[in-house]
Amino acid sequence: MSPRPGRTDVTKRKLFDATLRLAGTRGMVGLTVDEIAAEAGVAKGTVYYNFGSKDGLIDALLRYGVDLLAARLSSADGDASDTLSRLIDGMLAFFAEYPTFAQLLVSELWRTPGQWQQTLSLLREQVTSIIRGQLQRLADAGELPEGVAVPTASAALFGTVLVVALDWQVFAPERSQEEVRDSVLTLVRGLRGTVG
Amino acid sequence: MSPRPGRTDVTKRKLFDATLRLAGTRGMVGLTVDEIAAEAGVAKGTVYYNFGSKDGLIDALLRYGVDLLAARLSSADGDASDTLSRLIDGMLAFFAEYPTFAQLLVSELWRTPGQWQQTLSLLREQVTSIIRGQLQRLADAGELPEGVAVPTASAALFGTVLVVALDWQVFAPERSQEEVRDSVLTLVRGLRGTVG
DNA sequence: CCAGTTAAACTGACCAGTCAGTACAAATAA
DNA sequence: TTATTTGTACTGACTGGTCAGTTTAACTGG
Repeated sequence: MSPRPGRTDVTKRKLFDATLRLAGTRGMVGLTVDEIAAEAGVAKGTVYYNFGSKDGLIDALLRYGVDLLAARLSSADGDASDTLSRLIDGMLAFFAEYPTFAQLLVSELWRTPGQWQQTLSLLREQVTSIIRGQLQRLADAGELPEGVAVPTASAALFGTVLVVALDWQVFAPERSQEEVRDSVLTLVRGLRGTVG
Repeated sequence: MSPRPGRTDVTKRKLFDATLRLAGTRGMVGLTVDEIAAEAGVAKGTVYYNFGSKDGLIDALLRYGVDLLAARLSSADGDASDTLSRLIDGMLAFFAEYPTFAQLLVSELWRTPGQWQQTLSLLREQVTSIIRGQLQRLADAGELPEGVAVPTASAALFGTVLVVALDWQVFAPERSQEEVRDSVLTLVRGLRGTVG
């Protein structure tokens, strides 16, 4: 699709990073293009040359971030017995590495019609379908109790880990990732059909 | 202090309602005072007369909403065995009744320093402390398995129900409250130390 | 050459906040 | 009872600033 990598990829990456660096405190609305460009060490016009608009930039950023997350989750394969643990760890690690992306997701994902709603619905589907696949493997292995609807559980698990990760960063940053992961595991222990 | 009740309470209520009516689609930032005033059938100046600033209005709205939620949760008393069910039902019912308030919470609560962060921290504490109290009753009754940290579980439960409620409204509005409640119960079944 | 980038000035819409003035009810005076 | 004052609530035109997006002319590295 793209014959020459070109310099634009580097520039785009710089803009993504800069935007994530800034979006945490101020949110996506109320974040100026001038600011983003300055933070990225790039001229304002470059933003418009590469993305066409502020919306275009954010749209591309969301896709970029979700691709990263999806890559992590897909590689959570392995023994069925600790699939859940790997899945949660993968999400937590990602959200710990890109905290502002988690904030971005949570603050935009459930906005009815909102401007990036269409993109976000696609991205939500992309992520939950991976989780669904992993959970289905558990179900096939008989590791899930009766009556657990896999699609519902997937969406709930995604949302739960998302907010728990944010709560961790914002209100209890001193806790370790292991502690947090174990807390989530405890909470969803019912899924595994065992009581530890 | 105030000999006459005055009209302001009615006006404030009108502004709260109008804001909630609008905040769902556009979020809090990127929502204009002119719009809110128009929706409430009130002049722009009235907003400033009553709340001093846009921030003041939102601040007051958040407190108003959380008071309503807290009232619901506090009344979730009763038999220890279905405390969890009542708690979840109460939250779901509230979020179903004030869907935009849930969106407001989720999109603002985890913004680092953000403008209403201080208010929101207080409100989060107010709500989770109630949940904490209810869960503690369960723990005292020996209904929680060993190793469950009540404060952590409370925060996680709150976040989980919040996102599940939003997911329900945005992505699966055809499901009934009972279905959703049962899904959450299944998910957190581990907390009760029983498997069905 | 030329795709990508830069710096700077500019436009036009939009919007938070202001302020002089209106409406009206209760308190007080005549 | 009627007239006058006072305080509270509200109004909406206006201001000053901000910001997305545009335009242009010049620069740079491959």
